[in-house]
Amino acid sequence: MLEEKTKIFKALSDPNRLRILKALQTKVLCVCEIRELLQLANSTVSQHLSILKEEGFILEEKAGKWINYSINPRPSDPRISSILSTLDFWIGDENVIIADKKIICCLDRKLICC
Amino acid sequence: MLEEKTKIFKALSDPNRLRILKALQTKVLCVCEIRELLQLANSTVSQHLSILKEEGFILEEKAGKWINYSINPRPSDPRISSILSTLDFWIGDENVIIADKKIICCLDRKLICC
DNA sequence: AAAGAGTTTCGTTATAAAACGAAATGTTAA
DNA sequence: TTAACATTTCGTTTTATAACGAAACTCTTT
Repeated sequence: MLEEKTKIFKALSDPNRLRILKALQTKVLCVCEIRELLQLANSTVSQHLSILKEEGFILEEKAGKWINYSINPRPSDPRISSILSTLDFWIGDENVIIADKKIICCLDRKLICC
Repeated sequence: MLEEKTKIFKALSDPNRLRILKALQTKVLCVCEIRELLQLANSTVSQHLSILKEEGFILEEKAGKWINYSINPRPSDPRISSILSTLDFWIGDENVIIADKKIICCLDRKLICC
């Protein structure tokens, strides 16, 4: 079904989901860190993460109170591997730097520090 | 702007637009041929074509009464070139055969002949 | 100049997606 | 076991997308 094939593109059509992928490529993050990074409601972030997980872009792992999300190192779909290994080609290479407990990121020419 | 970068994925998130790209890779087509192929209203096809053209996937050329659409052979955006040259990788390789004046195509396991 | 064919634009409707807050669920630590 | 925190689910609202038909536009032919 071609409808099924569009899902990968749908997952990549939202700027916040692209930001999440980018951020996760620098560091494993939990929902609350991503919430701070993107300034979105918890439930909204959760929804984006479930879409990315559903498609195989990311993995989740429980760590006590937190649930850590990370880039899937071995996606079964070669298209996902391809996108993940060439993400800068598709969406550019603006910095998303996450240092220590602080998250410093440059999104759309705006520096956000949380 | 990351919002801008999502446009290429948005353009590819619709199954009918993917069918159009696939069909155009086999043959130059006018709107009315694509309409028959996809069984959509003229205005709907026109809208899809304008999105694909806007993003640089396809070109249009007037030919008398008709407007022919074709795959852009030299897109300025390398991402477009990449998608176009590896389309089967992204969406599979079901046949879309266009012979003579008849269009015979196999979409989602259904043979359509117009 | 008028008729006819192909295409686009416009206005509308229906469906899908993104966002939020509140409530529910699960986990750790007092 | 309760309190506090992290996350998800649910219900709702807003916004975006896909589709259509009718009307407008363009080009060709008579």
